[in-house]
Amino acid sequence: MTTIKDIAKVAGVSITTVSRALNGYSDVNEKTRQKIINVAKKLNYSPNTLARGLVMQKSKTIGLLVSGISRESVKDNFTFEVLCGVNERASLLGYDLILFNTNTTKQREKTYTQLCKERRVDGAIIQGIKKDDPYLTEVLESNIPCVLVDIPIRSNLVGYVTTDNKLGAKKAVEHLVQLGHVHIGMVNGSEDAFVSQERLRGYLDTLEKHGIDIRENWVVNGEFEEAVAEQQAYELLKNNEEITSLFCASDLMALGALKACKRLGRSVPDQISIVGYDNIVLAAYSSPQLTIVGQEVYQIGYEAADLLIEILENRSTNMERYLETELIIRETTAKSHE
Amino acid sequence: MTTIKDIAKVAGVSITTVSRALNGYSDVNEKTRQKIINVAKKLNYSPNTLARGLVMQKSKTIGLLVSGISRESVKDNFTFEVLCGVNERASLLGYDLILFNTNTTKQREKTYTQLCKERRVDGAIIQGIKKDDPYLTEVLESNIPCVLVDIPIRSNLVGYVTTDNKLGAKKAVEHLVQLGHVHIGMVNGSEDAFVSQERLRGYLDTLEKHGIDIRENWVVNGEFEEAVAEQQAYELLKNNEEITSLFCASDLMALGALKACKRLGRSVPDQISIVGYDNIVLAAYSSPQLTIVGQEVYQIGYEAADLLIEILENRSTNMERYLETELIIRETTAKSHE
DNA sequence: TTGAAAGCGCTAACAA
DNA sequence: TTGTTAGCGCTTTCAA
Repeated sequence: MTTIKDIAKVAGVSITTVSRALNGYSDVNEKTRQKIINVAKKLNYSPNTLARGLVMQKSKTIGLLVSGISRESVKDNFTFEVLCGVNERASLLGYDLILFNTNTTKQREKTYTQLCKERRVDGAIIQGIKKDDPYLTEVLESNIPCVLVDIPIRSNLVGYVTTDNKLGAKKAVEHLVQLGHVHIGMVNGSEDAFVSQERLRGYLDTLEKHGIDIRENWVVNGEFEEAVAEQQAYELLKNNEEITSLFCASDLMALGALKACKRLGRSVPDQISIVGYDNIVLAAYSSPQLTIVGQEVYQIGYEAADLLIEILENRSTNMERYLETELIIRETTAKSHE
Repeated sequence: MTTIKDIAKVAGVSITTVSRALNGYSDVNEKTRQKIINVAKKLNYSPNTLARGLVMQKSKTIGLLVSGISRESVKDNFTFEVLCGVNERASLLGYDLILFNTNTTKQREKTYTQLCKERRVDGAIIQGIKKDDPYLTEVLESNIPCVLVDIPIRSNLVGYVTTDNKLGAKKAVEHLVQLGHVHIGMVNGSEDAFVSQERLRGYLDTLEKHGIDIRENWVVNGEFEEAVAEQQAYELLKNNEEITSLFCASDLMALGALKACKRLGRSVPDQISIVGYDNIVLAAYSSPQLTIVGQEVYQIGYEAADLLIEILENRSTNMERYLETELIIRETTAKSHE
């Protein structure tokens, strides 16, 4: 493997000059630079980022911590879309991504800080962890720059990208109310997820605003999983026949609710209206197609990378970024027949 | 940031001893080791993998080159599933993953070898590149251990994981023939993809075996994209009304073909039977649900990582791994009415 | 069982 | 404009 030492020898200069020439410093004779560049090319030189990282104390890498990289999570494109967005922006700005798996027991032996420090990542992007995750406290305690996806926590080194989840939920429930629904249940995700709390807030506020009675047992938790949501929706609808519509805190869970309706013989949207949340690819392919509150997931990842790198390069201005949500009306909502 | 130097000072030993103690060498007094471990813990020490990588000449990282990490490709879970499998196996064996984006123009400035050499990855896994991709020749010329997904090329440092694509295609076409179809078209991917060539081979062989005339213009290329496939299938079916069934070289393209049938007012499977290939999540959610030849994509990624690490650690036995495919009959195929 | 010293490939003071 | 030198944090001979 060629090193700058080899180049120096062949070009007849010192390694310092080679380093300077290759890094575009101005204080090197243009002729010398050309010679060095030519030699480098001829010797097929690639800089060693490990060595560079060691001395510069930064690695030009971003750690991506995601919990959704397991066999089961393949359905949920959310994780993948975030990853695509992050990757796009990071690679454009000259950063590489290193993937940390946070859900295998193996990795769990290491703390967040250890993961980041060992690899000397310049910063991290975290997605898909819950409010009670020990990683979260670590994020705040460590002095590693970090951007959180959908968790509104900030410090001088920690920012976040999210959508206004309360508003998003409002859009969904408002839509149902406009269609004449008054008996609206909710399939929420997990009590430990920030987005769930916010979406619940939006749901409750909207009902209240319209003077609709709140029934606490009409809110169930589907753990963001299709199967759990199906079961929860099944029982909810079975035990409360007056419910005519369901607001689900994720598309995957809405898909589960759809299955529950099928099992119960309730037609969607004639008897039950369903609104999902996220805009995963599947939502447009189900039958009937899901009415949803959509977020630009790819963009979330993109912004997360952009914000993190701003922080890293001290150009950070605002540590919070909010993206828009949009109600997309498809086939699972209709007028209430009551 | 704590270093072994700090630990040495506090523990009152040399850095050599610290290094040996922490790395589990046997030639260090158990008492000394305990003391060192305690100090390390107290000082919150994390080893610097950059420094270690620099001196050991290996980084315990695997480079993952995928072309499918762009905004458009979000639908195609194939990439993501491979990634999940790779990640699972790699992290279990103590390797981290570094993601290289091969499709932004930015990254294209760098060659495959440069990418790998700069980051000093121990090996690479490549997925989603075409037969004419310059990266491919580089893979063989460079001396970087590498595992290819779905590209059967091998050398002493290059292996691959794939399925028997010819056999997979045979299963699909055989299924159609058994249903009485004799006018079978094919929506292939790209002439530059190995899998496409193999699947075409399987298609042709099966037709021949059953004495069915081969019509060359009944094979179109959908570029593995839904929209292109839709247009190609549309024209194919429109101009050749005798066609009663379509074998598509990917699920996404089968989805496109499904749309084409809708546009043409041909009902699936009554008038047209369709078979897809891959087993992406969407395939089970479309309406009607796709009959497909499925492959265990997650497993492909898993095996790729496993094989690569075997090669890296010189335990490599066989450089080729083949996984099974399986015909999954769902709703898009039915008996021919001819 | 331990330590001194060299060196992995690079950058950056500082001096010339 | 260039070179000398030190050092980033670690592993590893070699010697004690």
